[in-house]
Parts: sequence; structure tokens; C-alpha cells
Amino acid sequence: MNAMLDIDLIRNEPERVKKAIASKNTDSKLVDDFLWFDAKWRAITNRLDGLRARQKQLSMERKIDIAKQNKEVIKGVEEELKVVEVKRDEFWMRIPNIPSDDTPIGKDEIENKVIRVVGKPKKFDFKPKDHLELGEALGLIDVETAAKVSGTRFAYLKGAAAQLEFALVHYALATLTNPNVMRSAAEGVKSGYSGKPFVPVVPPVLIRPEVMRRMGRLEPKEERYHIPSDDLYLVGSAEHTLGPLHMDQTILEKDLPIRYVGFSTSFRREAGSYGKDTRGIFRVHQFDKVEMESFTLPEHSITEQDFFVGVQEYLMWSLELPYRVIICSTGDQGDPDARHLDLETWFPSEGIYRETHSADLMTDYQSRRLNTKVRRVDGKTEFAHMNDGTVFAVGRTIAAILENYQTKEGEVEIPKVLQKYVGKKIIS
RNA sequence: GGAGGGAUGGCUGAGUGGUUGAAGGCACCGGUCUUGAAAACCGGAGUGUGGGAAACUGCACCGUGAGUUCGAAUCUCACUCCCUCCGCCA
Repeated sequence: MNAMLDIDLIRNEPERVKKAIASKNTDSKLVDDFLWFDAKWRAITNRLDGLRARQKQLSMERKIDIAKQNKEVIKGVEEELKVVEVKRDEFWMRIPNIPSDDTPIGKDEIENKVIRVVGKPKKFDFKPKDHLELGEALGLIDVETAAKVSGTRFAYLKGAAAQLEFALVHYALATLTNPNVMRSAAEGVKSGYSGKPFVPVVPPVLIRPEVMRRMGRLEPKEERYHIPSDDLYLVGSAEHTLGPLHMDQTILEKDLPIRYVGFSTSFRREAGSYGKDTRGIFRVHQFDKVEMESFTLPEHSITEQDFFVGVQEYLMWSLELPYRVIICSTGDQGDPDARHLDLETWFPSEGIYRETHSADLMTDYQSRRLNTKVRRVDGKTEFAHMNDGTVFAVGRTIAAILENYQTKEGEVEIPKVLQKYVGKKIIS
């Protein structure tokens, strides 16, 4: 049973692992606990292997009476091993991924670093309204009825807002499947890098617990919606069901990179965010999202992540929304992340940049448990590297468009690139 | 929901209690031949894990988990998934 972080790395460079996980606010004692049980595991395994070899020999020689006795000894040692193994794996699973070299060390989001700022926030000669005020006035967003029907943190998107949703999805798919655009996005990151277009996917939104666990996304459980009658979880992102597309598979090197762009609804309980962003559709239990997921060779995975960010930036730049790119500090990364970048978009009503996109590099942390491998040209196999990233969190993007494109009259212009999909230039 | 069939290596496909970690084919790697390639022929090669500096070597793995047996891919039970047919359904 594979766990997540490379076991050789923990065994051979425990101090490096300890230092790395401490920077992610994880108790480095985990490593010692793991190593202690691992040493026991190895000793017992050795003893057991010897006993089994003897059992084979005895049974080949038909020494049945001695074999019967030996078998009893084996049973006892097997029990012993099982107990130690469960304990060892428990610690193993809890060791997070190692941050990349360029990840800033820091306790929390305060230490995230701004990499670049693109686009100038528009100066309004009036006080800009927030997205809910605009949305309600224009008949685009209805949270009151949604609250009666479904509860808080739900919303109806109506009229032009519903059209904007499909416009964004359509635009995203058209862009990510366009070889020319993808080629130039790849060139912008690194000369000669693959600009292979994305394969569009509509993935399932229900997922089995076991697969969720292998994705490293089951925890925190209280954030997930669970359907007890069938023991299934609702996905919190298309990533959850795109990532396992190649589980228990060996991909040929020549077929990489494999890139998917998925559209799905995302479900989040938002436990632990009580009282935060309660206004409007910025943080809701159910929203639609277009998501990228890719499988690459290990040596390409950082470039792939930069490519993902390049795609995100192209889209936001073409929508003419001001944004900035940040790299999350060690303390703000998720456990499976090696490198985590966010794209934050300008929200005029609040006068701040707010997270609308993320791009996560998981290296081989997920693929090890998913058992997704690459067979290299020389025949050797190793774990593929995985990346995921937001294309559009549709609700938040609509909110950003409403706020950034509002006029003094309380109307909202439609971004140029979306006009052909919506069929109009202004929402009034 | 009901009835039946199935799950074996990167893929395909043999194998129904004792050197079977597993025939054959495809794909892959090395070589012969060729101006080069293809074809043909010869050879190599499963995965994980433990020990070892290495050569090498122990063990585990035939959907998953239990069980029977001195010995299990092969027998028993449970579960999961896939396929076919019937029913229901957008």
C-alpha cells in the first residue's frame, strides 16, 4: 500500500523532511514517530520473510508436521506486523508534501509574496457598488428566495447573470482547446514548451470515499457534503474527479503532457467560515467552476504550473480585469501542495484584491497514492506529476465583472470578449 | 430492482491444488541484416518491498478482503467493479 510522501526521502533525509514540514506548521515529531515504527516494521518483515521461506521449503519437501508448527509461528508474527504497519502508515499519511525551493517560508497568508500586478484598477467618479447591490438591482442575483428554498449561502443567478455564466464557460473551453492560443501561452512561459490543448471533460460530481482519500482531499471531512445512503461525497471541485482519471494506470512518456479542462458544480459546506463573506455570491455552498488538471513528467511540472498561471492570466487580461499573482507561503499551502500560486482579482467595492484562482503543484504526492505512473522511453517507470488550477470560479468571476464593469447609471457593461456569447453589450 | 457472465503483467490472452511470477501475441529495449527504415531473425525485460557497497538475493503480488490447506491464480465466503438481458427512468 503506497502512502504519499516518498518513503526513501523520509528514511534517508529525515532532517530535511522535518524542516520542510515544520515550515508548513506540521509537528516534525511526526517524522520521528514514523521512523520509529518503520524500524520495527523492517525488523518484523525480515523475520517474517525468513519464516515464509522456510515454510515454502518445508512444503516442497512435504514435511507436513514441521510445516504445521511453522505455520502457527508465522500467524503470530503476521499479527504483530499488522499492528505495527497500521501505526506506521498512520504517521506516514499525515506527513505533508515538501514545499518547492521558491516557496516563501511563512506561518500564514501574511507571508505570501506578490509576484506581479497586472492591469490598473479603474477610477470611478462615484462610489462603486458591490456585486450583490448591482445584482439585485438588475435582477441578476436572488439570495433571499434561495435562502428560503435552500438555506444561506445559496443563490439564484438569473437573466444576464445566467447568460454570463455560460459565456464564461464557453469562452474558457474555446480558449483552452485552441491550439494557437495554447501554443503562445506555452511559449510565453518557456521557449519550446508543449502547448498541447486541453481535452474538455464533464466529470462526475459524486465520488467514493476511497478515491477522495487517495486524492488527499477527504480531510477536512466537515467541509464535504456526504450522502450516507450510498456512501458518496459531493466534489468540492472538478479536480476531485479529474485527478483520478488515470488512477492505477501507467501512461507512456510520449503521451505526456495530458491536459484536461473540466466543468462541474462544486459543493462546499464552508464549515469554519461562519460569518465570513456572508454577503452575495462570493462564498456559497454551490458554484460552478472550470478547472484544469494535468499529468506531466517530473522535470516539467513546475513549468506546467507556470503555464497554468499563464492561461489564467491570459483569460483575466483578455477580460480586462485587474489582478495580481501571488505565491503562497509554506504555512498557507495545502498538505498535498509543493507550490501554490493564487491569482487575486480587484474588487472595487472593497478596494482590495481577492482570491479568484489557484494553481497547485502536487508533484508525485497525489500520484503515488493514485498509482498513476509514467513509463519512460527507456522502460523505467516513475510516478507522474500532477497539477491543478482554476480556469474560472464562475460565481466569483461574475461578481468581479459586475463590480469592475459597473457604470454611474448602475448598469454593467459586458467584457468585449464575452459579448458574442451573451448577445449584448450592456446589462441594464 | 431481477437473471446470467466476467475481472490474470503496459495491452491482449492461456492457465482449475505442488519449482507458474505466470505460455502465446502486441507494444517496449538491445543486437543481426539494411545506404537508412520497415520486415524477418536472435536475445532481454513484470510490479512492490526487505537485506546488500555491489553482484545478487528473501518475501509479497493473478479485482479487494477474509477463509480452507503443509502448499492457492486455481477451492470456499463476503464485497467492489465491468459486460449482457429484463424492468424502471431524463
